[in-house]
Amino acid sequence: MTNLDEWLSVLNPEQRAAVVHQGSPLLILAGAGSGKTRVITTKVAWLIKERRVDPESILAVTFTNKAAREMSERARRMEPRAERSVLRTFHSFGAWILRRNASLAGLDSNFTVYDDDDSVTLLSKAMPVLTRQQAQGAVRKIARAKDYCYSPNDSRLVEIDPDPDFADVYATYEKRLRDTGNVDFGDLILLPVRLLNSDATVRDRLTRRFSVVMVDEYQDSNVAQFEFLKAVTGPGSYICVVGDDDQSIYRFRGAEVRNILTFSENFPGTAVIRLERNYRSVAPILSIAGHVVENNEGRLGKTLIAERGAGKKPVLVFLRDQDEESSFCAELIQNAQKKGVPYADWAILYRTNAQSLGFETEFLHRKIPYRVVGSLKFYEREEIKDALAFLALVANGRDEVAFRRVVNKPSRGLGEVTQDKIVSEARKALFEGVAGADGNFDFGEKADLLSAARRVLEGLPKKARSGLSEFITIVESLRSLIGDAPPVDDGDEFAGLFPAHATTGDVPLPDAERQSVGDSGAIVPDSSKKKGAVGLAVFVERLVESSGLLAYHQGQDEVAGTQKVANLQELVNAASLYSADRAGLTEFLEHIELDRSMVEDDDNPDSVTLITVHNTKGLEFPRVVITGLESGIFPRDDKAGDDLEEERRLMYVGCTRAMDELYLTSCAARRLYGRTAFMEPSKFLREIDPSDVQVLGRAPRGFTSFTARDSSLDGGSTGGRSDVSGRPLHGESRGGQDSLGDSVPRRDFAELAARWKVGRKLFHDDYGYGMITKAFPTDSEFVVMVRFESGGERRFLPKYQAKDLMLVEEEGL
DNA sequence: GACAGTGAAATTTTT
DNA sequence: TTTCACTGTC
Repeated sequence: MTNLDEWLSVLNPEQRAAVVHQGSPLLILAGAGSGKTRVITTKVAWLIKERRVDPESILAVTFTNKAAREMSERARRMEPRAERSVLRTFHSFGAWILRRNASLAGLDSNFTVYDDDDSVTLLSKAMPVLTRQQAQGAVRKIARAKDYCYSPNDSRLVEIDPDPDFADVYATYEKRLRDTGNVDFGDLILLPVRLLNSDATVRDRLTRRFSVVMVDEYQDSNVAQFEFLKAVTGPGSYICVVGDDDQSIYRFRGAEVRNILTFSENFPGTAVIRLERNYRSVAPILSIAGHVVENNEGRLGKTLIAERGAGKKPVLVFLRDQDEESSFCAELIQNAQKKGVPYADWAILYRTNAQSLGFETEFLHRKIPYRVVGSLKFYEREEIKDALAFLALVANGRDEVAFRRVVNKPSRGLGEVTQDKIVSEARKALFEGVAGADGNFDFGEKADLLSAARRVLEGLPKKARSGLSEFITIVESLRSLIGDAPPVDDGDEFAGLFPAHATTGDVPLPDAERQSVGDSGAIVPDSSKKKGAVGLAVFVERLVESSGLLAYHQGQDEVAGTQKVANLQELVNAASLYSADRAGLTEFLEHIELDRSMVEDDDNPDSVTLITVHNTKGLEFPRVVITGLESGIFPRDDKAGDDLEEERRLMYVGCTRAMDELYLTSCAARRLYGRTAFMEPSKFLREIDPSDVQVLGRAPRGFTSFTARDSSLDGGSTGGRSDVSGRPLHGESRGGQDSLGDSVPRRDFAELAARWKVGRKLFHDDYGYGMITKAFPTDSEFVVMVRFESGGERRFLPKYQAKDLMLVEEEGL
């Protein structure tokens, strides 16, 4: 096989060194666009092919499902045996361990994962004194505590919340969560760490199984993940982490840049390889990104080299307000589109989701196709959460949150009082069960909320009684449809797969497991599962109907004109690829809980991407506009110190997404919370080398525009505000187009002539900067001649081409 | 238990 | 401006 040589030969020397490195821990500092995914996947293939490493002993973890999928696919393309390697997200890998050791970890064998909303509901029920907002805040802090591996009794909790009551809240939450048998996201890391640190057998088996451990995007790992990493590596493990400290943007979620900054200290003998050759962006883009991030202190230091060489200078545009900002973007895109640039080449980046609205309105109006990444999450919609909760309750009868969500939906006369009664009845049984157990958990079927419901049935008022027995019947018939009642204890259940206390070494996984491993968290499992196929979809369909949820949401659709039924149908479809048994159900739920990335609508593949800067990590676009570069928005003005450095890294991430063209927009005013606020340009704009950008629009003080530099040419005859409206150029170009072209009848050429005067500077998308040399009316049109800096003179009709010819406003000298 | 009305608040969020 | 949580009413 010379395949591998080919793969290696396309790598640059540093990349190749990273691939073939062995013998010590390795830290790969991979700058943006430096081909790190290629390095990781080639390394997997190389290890299997060249070093004859057993594919099953390779573990590679990433943060996003998308990245995990990509890694898995690319590795398999190079080396099919990589399918047997464990290429997963951190959380999915944690779930993988817990699923096999559920009993040891104190979990229900069919545990599901609570999202933040579920956690808030749970805590609110556990501590009714808390307002919803307080519960939300507490859940956020608990998540942070778990990021840092702090238990409720850890004295360091004060770092997260100085309030001494916080520990109690955390402890209460934990207890209640354990009672449900479920986990939250933090547990998917924390519980495996605890398990591995307390159970030498499990740990030994794991560290022996994985001789190679790799981590991608290491700069975004948190303390718990660092502990996790240490727990799964033994003396014989080869560990390799890849990351870019300049792209660490999840500090607010507990990510510790320190993990990457101090990796070499934590893993003595670490070799460091820097990948600094950037294959994505043209030089001036990297120059901007580099100059901005250079202002950070805590960094390892890297300088990207633009392998693509020179290219179009990024454009810095000053605009009046967000309306102009969105119309500027729209025009940019439409003009390019007319010249054959697909919509899909463009991405509009913003700091906060709320900013997407203006762009959506404008694009809708102009019929520019777009997709908003990250908003309206499918799995967070009410009807979907309802259906999933019902499924979760069928899977795990102790799921209090799921139970409460669906028991009275549609209304069955079962209010909070009745719900509380049932839940406390079940929890009572739980305590008794635990008390009688000898070390192991023994919940018995009494802890099941359904069975508790049956026990309290007699004491209920008539209406509640009939509603509840109806509900019980529905759930029971669904349970019998899907298969056996949940096992009381899972210890033996998984023994064959991954025995909790095996005395042997590695246990080969059965086929079914291999598939899900290779699948690395994709919603759609391997085709081999299709045999059970229609099965689970049929089940979900049945559930949606018999639960009354379908009728309920149908009613909602009718009154509100929503799409809830269609969404439910989509969920049913998604289930069609899973087997119609309990295992299939658990797998379906886990996939959905861990991978909520929306299934791409390929309705219109050619559309502009609207996206927060955070969400662009790992993506690239030929043309990028970073919007809202104003103090208070990006960065927010309360940012200082480390937080400010993180914002700066965010800016760095945004810039380095652009391949060919980068635009930066900044507004002088912005409507914020209903009022108009005057904005200052982002401080990051001042960190840019002025010679790296072309400035358009009314540049505020301190910014040198084209006009300012060449003011001698013109003597400032236009005086900076010759424009009647006083609007900066984009209002002009658009306004001119709209009002003169469409709505307003002929005003002869006076208005055009006033604006398009000899001597005025302008900027053309293709030809760059130029000056009007002639301006005159013909018998039907008003014509201007423009001489461009790049040389050459052209004739334009401003009436039609106003948007291609952006006048440069003189100001801010 | 469902609804309308009032008032305060308003990032980013891989899983 | 918009959103959502809470309050009071039927």
